[in-house]
Amino acid sequence: MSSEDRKLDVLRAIVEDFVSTNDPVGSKALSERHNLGVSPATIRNDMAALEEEGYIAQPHTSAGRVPTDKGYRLFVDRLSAAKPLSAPERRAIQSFLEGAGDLDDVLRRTVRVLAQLTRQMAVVQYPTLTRSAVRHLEVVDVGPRRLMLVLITDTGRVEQRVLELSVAVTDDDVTELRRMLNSHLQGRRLADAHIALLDLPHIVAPALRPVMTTIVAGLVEALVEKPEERVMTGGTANLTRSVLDFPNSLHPVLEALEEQVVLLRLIGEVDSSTVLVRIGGENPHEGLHRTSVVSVGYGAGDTALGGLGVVGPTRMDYAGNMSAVRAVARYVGQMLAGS
Amino acid sequence: MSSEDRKLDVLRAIVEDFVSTNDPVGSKALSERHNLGVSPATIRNDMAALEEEGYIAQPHTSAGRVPTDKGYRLFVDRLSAAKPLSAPERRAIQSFLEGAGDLDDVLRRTVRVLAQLTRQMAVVQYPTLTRSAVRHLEVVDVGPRRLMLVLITDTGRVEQRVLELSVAVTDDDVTELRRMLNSHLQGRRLADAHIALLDLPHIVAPALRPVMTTIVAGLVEALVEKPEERVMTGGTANLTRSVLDFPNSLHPVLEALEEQVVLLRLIGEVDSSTVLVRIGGENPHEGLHRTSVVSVGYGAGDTALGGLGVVGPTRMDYAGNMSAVRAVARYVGQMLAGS
DNA sequence: GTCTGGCACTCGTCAGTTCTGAGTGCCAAT
DNA sequence: ATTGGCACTCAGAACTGACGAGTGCCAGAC
Repeated sequence: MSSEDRKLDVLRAIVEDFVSTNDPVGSKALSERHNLGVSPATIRNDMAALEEEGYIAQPHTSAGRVPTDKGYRLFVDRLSAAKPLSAPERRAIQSFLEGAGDLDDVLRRTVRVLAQLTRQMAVVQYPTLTRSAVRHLEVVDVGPRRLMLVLITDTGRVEQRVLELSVAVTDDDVTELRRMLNSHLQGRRLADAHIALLDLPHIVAPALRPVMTTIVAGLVEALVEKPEERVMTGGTANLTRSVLDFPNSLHPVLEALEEQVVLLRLIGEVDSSTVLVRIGGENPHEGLHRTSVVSVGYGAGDTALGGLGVVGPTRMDYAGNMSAVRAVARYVGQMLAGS
Repeated sequence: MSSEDRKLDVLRAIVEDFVSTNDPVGSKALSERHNLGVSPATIRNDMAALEEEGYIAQPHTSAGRVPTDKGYRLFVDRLSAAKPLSAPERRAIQSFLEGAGDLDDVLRRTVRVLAQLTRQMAVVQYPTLTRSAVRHLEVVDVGPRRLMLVLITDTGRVEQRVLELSVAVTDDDVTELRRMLNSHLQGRRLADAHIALLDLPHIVAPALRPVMTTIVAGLVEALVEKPEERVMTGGTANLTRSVLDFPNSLHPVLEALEEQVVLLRLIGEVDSSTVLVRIGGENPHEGLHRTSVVSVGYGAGDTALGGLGVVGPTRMDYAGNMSAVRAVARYVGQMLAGS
C-alpha cells in the first residue's frame, strides 16, 4: 500500500471515529482502534499532511483532529462504501408503506420511516405538478359567482383553487364546463396542458366563453406558470438529539427548515436518481452551514416526480443515510406507480 | 388595601418580573421596580407566605423566588388584566389573512401570524369534519375497479379516499352515483349524514347497489365514525428562542409536538369560545410538563369548527398570548364564514 | 397587630489558580 | 520511510476564596 493510500485510510478512520463518538480523534486512539499497521508517530505525519491539505482541522492546539467539510466531501466521494440496509430494515420500510391510503398518507409514512431509519430530520416533496398528468378536474359551484376547481393528478395529488366570476353560472353550465375541461385535459401532463387550455375558450359555447376564459387563466397561473410545490417534514426532533452538534443554538437551523422555499431548494433540485449530498457550507442557505443534506429523486419509472431526503449535522453517517434515502425513494416510487 | 391583597400584588409582580427577565426575583428588586409602598422586609414576609401556600418556590436557598405552576394558575385566573392588541397588530392580522386563497392558505397564514404575534409555536386545527356540511362530493374513476371520493366541505376542506370495488363501473354509473350522493348529501352536516347515507343503497338502481354499499361504508368510516382531524403547526423555531427555558433539552418537547394526536388533545378539546390555558403539569402529555398551552375554539357563528393556540414555556406572557389567540381566532372565524 | 430596620447566615457565581493528560511537532535513530 | 522519545501546548477539571444577592428572624416602632 502506498503512503498516499494510507493517508486516505487515516482520513476514513478519522471520519468514522468522529461520526460515532463526536470527540476529536488523536493519533494514538486511531492506531488502537483501527489496525493500520503503523505507529502513532507515522499517523501523526499523515495527519499533518491531511491538515495541510485542508481535509481535517484541530479545534485547538492540544486536541485531536476533526474532519472539515472538504474532508467529508472526499470521504463521501471516494472513501465510503455503500452500506446495504439490513433485511429487517427493508421489511420495515415495506410494511410501513404498504398500509398507506391516499397520497398524504403515503408521504406521511415516508417521512416517518425515513426519520426513524436515519435518526435525522426527513423531508419529502409532493409529486411535482408539472410532471403529473390530469386524472380528473372537478368544477364545483360554491356560493354566488364563485367556482372551485379541484384537480386530481395521476399521482393522487389533489389541488384546489377558488375563482371569482364576473357572471353567474347555472348547474348545466357547470356540467358542461366540467365535461369540456375533462375531455380535453384528462390524461394530459400539466406541462403539456398549456396549449390545450388556451384553445378551450374558443371551442366552448359563446355564452360560456368569459367563464371559460377565467377558468383557463386560473388554471394556467396555478398549475402551469407557478405550480405550487409542497413538502412535508418529519422527525424534526432528531435535530435536537445531540446538543453538541449545533453549539450556537439551532434556532437559525429550525428557522431555515420551516421555510418551504428553503426545503424545496434543498431536496427539490434533483434531476436524476443519483443520491445528492450537500455538506455544510455547500448548502445554499446561510443558516444551514453546519448541516448536511442527503437527497434523491423518486419517481415512477424514469421521470423524477419529486425529491426526498434527510437533513442533519455534518457529523452524520453518510453511507447509511445515502442507502436509506435511496431505498425509501425506490419504495415510494413503486407505491406511486402502483396507485 | 388588605394584606391579603398586597400578597397577590406581590405574586403578580413576581410573575411579571420573572416572565420578562427569566431571573428569580428577590424582595429588594421587587420593592424597587414596583411601587408597592412597603419595605423589602415586608415583602419577604409575604413571599414566605406565598411559598408556604405553594405559589412560588426557590430554585436554591440564596436565590429569589420563581412562580410555580400553581402561581401561574392564580395569576392567569385572577391577576392578569386583559391586554388588548395594538392597532398595528390588529391591522397586521387582518391584512395578513385577507389575501388568503383556499383553506390551506388561510390556515398557513393563521399559524404564521399567530407565531409572529406571540413569538411562540402556533397550532391550528383544520375545521372538524363532524361539524362541517357537505358542499360537494365528487366520485372519480381511477384505474380498474377503484373509485376516488373527494369530499368538499362548506369550510373549504377537501378530503379524499380511494375505494376498491368488487365490480367494474361504467362512466354512466359514476355519473349516476355522483348525482345521487350529492342530491342526498349536499348541504347536510356530516354529523347528520349517517342516516341519509344508510338509505342510499336501497333507493339506488339494483345494479349499482353493491357499489353504493361500498361507497357508503367507506364514507361512514372515514367521515362519521372516525373523521380525520388534522392540525397545522408553525413557528416551531420559537421554542428554541431561549435555551434556558428547556434546560433538560427540548428533545422530548419537540417529539411530543410532532404527534398529531398530542397536538389535537392540546388544542382540539375546546368546546366554547373561552380561552383555555393549560399550565405546565396540567398538560396531559408527559413531555410537555414544562410548557404551557393557550388555546381557543374558532368558528363561524356559535359552533366551534376547530381549535387554535400557541405552545411555549410556562414562563410566557399569558395575558398577551390570550389576547392574540382570541383575536386571531375571531378573524379566522370571519374568514371561514365568508367563504 | 402590622410594619420595618438590622443582622447573621446561606449558598451560588465568578475569577483566579493549579493540575492533569491528551495530543502534538520535531528529531535522531533504525 | 518509519519509529520511539521528548519537550511543549493548552483545554478542562478541580479547587479556592471573595463577593453579594437573598433569606429568615427578631426586637422595636407605629
